[in-house]
This record gives sequence, C-alpha cells and structure tokens, in this order.
Amino acid sequence: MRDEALGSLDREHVDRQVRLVGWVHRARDLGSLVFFDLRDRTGRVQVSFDPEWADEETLARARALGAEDVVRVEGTLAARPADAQREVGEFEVRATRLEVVSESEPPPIPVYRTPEEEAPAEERRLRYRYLDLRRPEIQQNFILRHRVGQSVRAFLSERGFLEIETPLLTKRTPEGARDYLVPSRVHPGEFYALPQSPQLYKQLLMVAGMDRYFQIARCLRDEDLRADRQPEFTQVDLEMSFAGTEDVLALFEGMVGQVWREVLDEELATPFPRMTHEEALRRFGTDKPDLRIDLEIVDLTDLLQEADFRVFQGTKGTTDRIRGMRIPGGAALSRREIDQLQEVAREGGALGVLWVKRTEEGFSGPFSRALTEGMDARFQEASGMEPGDLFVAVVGRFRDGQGEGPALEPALDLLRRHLGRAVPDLHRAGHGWLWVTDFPLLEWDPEAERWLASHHPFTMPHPDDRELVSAAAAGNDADVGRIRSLAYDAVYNGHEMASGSVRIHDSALQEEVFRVLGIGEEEAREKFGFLLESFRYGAPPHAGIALGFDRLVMLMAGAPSLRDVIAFPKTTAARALLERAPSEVPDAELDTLGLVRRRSRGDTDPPRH
RNA sequence: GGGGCUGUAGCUCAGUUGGUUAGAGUGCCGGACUGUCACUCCGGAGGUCGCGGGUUCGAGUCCCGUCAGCCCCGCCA
Repeated sequence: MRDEALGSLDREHVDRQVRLVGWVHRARDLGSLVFFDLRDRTGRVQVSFDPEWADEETLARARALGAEDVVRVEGTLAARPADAQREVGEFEVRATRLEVVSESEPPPIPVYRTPEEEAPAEERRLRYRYLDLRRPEIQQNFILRHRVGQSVRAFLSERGFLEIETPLLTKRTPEGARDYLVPSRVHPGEFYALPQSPQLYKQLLMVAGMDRYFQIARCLRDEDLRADRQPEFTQVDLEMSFAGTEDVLALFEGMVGQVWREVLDEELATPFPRMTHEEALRRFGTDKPDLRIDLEIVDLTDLLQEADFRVFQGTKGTTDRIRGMRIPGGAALSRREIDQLQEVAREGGALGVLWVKRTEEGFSGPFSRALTEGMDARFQEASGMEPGDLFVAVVGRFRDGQGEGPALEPALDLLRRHLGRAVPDLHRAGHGWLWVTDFPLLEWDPEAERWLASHHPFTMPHPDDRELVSAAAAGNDADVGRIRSLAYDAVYNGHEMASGSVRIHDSALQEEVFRVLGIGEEEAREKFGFLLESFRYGAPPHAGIALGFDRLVMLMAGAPSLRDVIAFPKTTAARALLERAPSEVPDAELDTLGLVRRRSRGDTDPPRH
C-alpha cells in the first residue's frame, strides 16, 4: 500500500515518486490550491495539490477531505523552502493522485489541536481512547514505553534471566491488598484470585532451579486509585538464585543504567547512594526522600529544651523531640507563604510549625523569643543559620519516641517538599536515584492490633537481628519493632520505584517469622503451604526485586499521570469508559457460576453512562 | 469510607446581584479564494446549562440530593 512510513522520508526521496498513506491531520483549502498534513505514527508530511500537477477531479477530492480521513496519495516528493518549514517539516508531496481509503465522520474529540487549546476533558479522552491515542504527543509515551521494555528485556536476557509467565488465575493472597476474585464455573462457590504480583511463583521458580527469572508482569490490586496508581499495572519482576542484596542492587543499577543510556542517551551515576530506612526517616522524614531537594532535618532537642520557651521546655522528661530544617534563603518568603506552612505542617499531623528568620538585624519570628543571649549563638552554631535563612521546627512525638498518636516525620517530609518547591534554588534538576535498605521486618497495625510483615512474610530478617527474631518467636516481643530485614527500595526523585528483598529459604526460620506474625502452623499450611513444602526439597538462597514499570515510564516521559502511559486505563472509580466495564451479567450466567446477585437497597438500575 | 475541585454548543471556555431571545473561539455545513502551514473572508446550523427535587413571580446562577470526571487522605503485605 505504501512505499515508506512518513518518518522515513529523507533527502534521498526528493524528486522521486512516493506512495504514502495516513490520516488527514489538518487541511487548508485555498480554492485552486489545497494543502493538508498527512500523519502516521512515525511522522507528518505536507501534501499539496496545485493545478500544475493535479487534475481537477483530484483537486475536488482534496477539497472535500475532512479531519481523520484515511487517505493514500501518490506524487513527487519535493524539498520545501527553508523559511517555510514550520510545523510540517522539510518535505511536501506534490500529489497527482488521491484516494480516500476510509472516511472519518467529524471526530468527537479533536486529534489536531492548536498549541493553546486545552486537551479535552479526561472523561472524553478515555471514552474515545482510540482517538486520544492518535495524538502524536501521547504516541511518544508509548514509543518510549516500548523502548524501555525492550531495553530491560535485552539486558536481563543477556545476563541469563529467563522470561517465564506465571498464572493469572491463582489463589487468594492472604494479606495485603484486596484481591480481584474470579468465580469458578467448574467448582461453584470457589474463586480464583488475580495476582497482586507473581511473588510466590517466582520463589517457586527459584526452587525449581530456573536460576534467574524475569517477567514484565501484570499485577492486579482492588484498591482505590491515585494519579500514580491503577488497578492493573505492570512490574518488571525478577528473582535470582544464589544471590544476596549486593547482587540484586548491582544488577538493578546496571539495568536502569542501560535504560537511561539507550532511551534517554544519558549516563546515570552508579552505584546509587544508599541509606538505611532509619537514616532516611531521621534525615528526611520519609522512606522515599527526594534527594534533589537540598534540605535536611536536624534534631535540636537537647539545645532548645533549655531555652526559656514553654513549648520547648515541655519536651523535658519526655521522649518528644524538637526537629526542624534550615531553609537557605527562606527569609525571603512572604508572610503569607510562611503562614501557609502552618497548613502544610498540620496536614502532616503537627499542631503547627514554629519558625524563626535570621536577617542582618538578627533573629525574628515566633521562636526568636527563645533565643536569648547565649542561646542565640548556640542555636546559630547548631543550625548553621546565615542571614537570609529561615528555620522551621515541629515539636512532638517521632517514630523513635514512645507514646501514642501519629509521629511527626510526615510533617517534616511535607514541609521539606513544600519548601523545596517554594524557595528558589533548593530543587536541583537531575536524577535522584537512591537505595533505602534495612527496612523494619514488621510494622504494627493498630486496626488489626497485630504485627504485619512490612514487605511480605518471606523477607529475610537482618542477620544482626536474628536473636531478636528468636526472642520474639519465643514470646518476648519487646523489640519486635526493631527487627530489621534484608529488604530494599529503589527511590527515584521521591517516588518508590522498586521494592525487593532477600527471601527466607529455610523452613525453620520461616516458621519462626510466622510465629512472630501470629500465623499458626495450620494457617501457614493453608495459606502458603505449597511454598513451604517446596522449601523442604532443597531451596536455593534467592533474592529479587520488582520495578514499577508504568511509574518509571511516566516519570521518564514527564507525564502527570499513569493514564498517559497505559493504553486503556481505568478512571479514578476503576471504570473503563470506552468498553464500559465493569458491567452486569445476565442471571443465567451467574447461575452457571453458582452466584446469586444481591443488590444494595435502593439500587434498582444498572449503572448508566 | 472522608475532604476538595469540576460538569453550559461536537471540543475548549465565558456567563455580573436571580431578570427579556444563554454567548465567544474552534469544529461542522454552504459560499469566495493560486503557496497555505492556527490560511483568510462572508453566511448558516448547532443547547436536556450532568440528572432529580426544592426556594422564587422568575433559576445556568441560590438550597438539598444524586451521577460522572479529576486531585488528595484512608487503603495499597
């Protein structure tokens, strides 16, 4: 049908006959002259009709063209004058033939937009997704996505990883996110679950001797959505035998490094910086710090609780802390901007934020009263405050303290990110990759009133904390919260991008961890008996990681939402607007599945659109 | 489950203190136009003001409910 894709046209084709196909992007009808831009995924080229080379019938057909018609043209490729190459590029086709291959009704949402025109409402874009996806800008995202995927595949294949698919119809996940359930027709009343991740299968593949596995795997979780969360998403999932933390981290850095080199043509600095979970919380207030922001938390409790200032003195004899940040250049913030910080701090669970400015005249602001003579010099030394700086502090309970109620790390995290945006020069460009290691093995779930695995129940405890595990398994849970694990996260620009761990491959240790988790023998056998059983027959030590593929592509593409890098995404309410899912099914079908429909009260009609 | 924002022509939006026939740009239809590239110019059609109820002499505008989309909290081992 065609000689070339539009993006393949080059100087070699000038003065030659070409046959091209594509969509009518935008038409300009000048009477005897007609121009339009022909578009396909690879590019755009102007097609021109002039009585000099086109007959009247062809001209008439060109005048009748509408946006998004699919057409085939034949003509001579011509170079265009350099001063006229705006928009449509270097070449034009002087068309002698024009054939409408497939006519388009006026599209409900435009594919071509002027630079100033806002994009159609997202609802419209999703309803007519096949039109939305024709937009060259969004096609770029999918080209990028493809290239990242290919780069990852090649990298892992070259290093001996086998790509192996794992089941979509599987068993319920006992903990964690809500499962999507699929009723079994053959076994009425029983359900498959769609996998939240291939976690158990990839460990079984290690026991199966596959040595190194990867999969660009779909994962499904029935949880509420966000801009960076979809119910079905894709992970680059991998697992390696006879490997520990260092092997996984080095491999991952190599993989991301190759992606950056091949797709973005940039060299990433490796190895990535590392910090422990404890350090990340202490210095940045979060387990996924954005290292591009040049702000760091300091603890000034010992100094400031000696000041003549009631809020500070109130921390004496408690485990409450006074922590804050020096904001270089922050004194330039307006009163209104500083007032806004109260809101930010409250959002993070603090009662408010105390602040002090240092100007050439000295300290000013709410806690300057605490900085009496002597104290001011010590504060300045401890904080490093220069003229023009601002210091913000919150007072209360932090994670490392005792007592009830929310901890204040999130308040400092929010303040840090807010101020990183608000104050000029605190936010560096670049790629802030980093490893966070030694996550706690368990975290307390106040609702369930028990300890839950913070990564998953098969995570290897940190070797230095083995005794704490044994103690906790024996019933002494005083230090349960302090047990660290061999779990690690890769963080990129403040986003959690990948998460993994060294796994337990020893039945005795696994049983101990289950006991700490309050999972009985019976329960463990019922829930993951098949995995535990496999460990009895020679399980290799193994470790792995999973990378959020959509999220990585989103950030690489500079897209504001996962929806811009997933071809057919769901709405915030987990609906598919194009094909209209979920939808009701006839009672007969439910009957086959052994299901009975029960409607909520007052809900008498199927959802409309 | 909770909070916030949005919903007016195919699309993007304006619409004052509640007041006559709800507007603009673009797209669409018709006409003119020999180098456009956001072509230009002339004319025309096009409205369930998301939906339901209420207040009012009168509602796009005020109130209540509801649906949908988006952002956030909870949730996401």
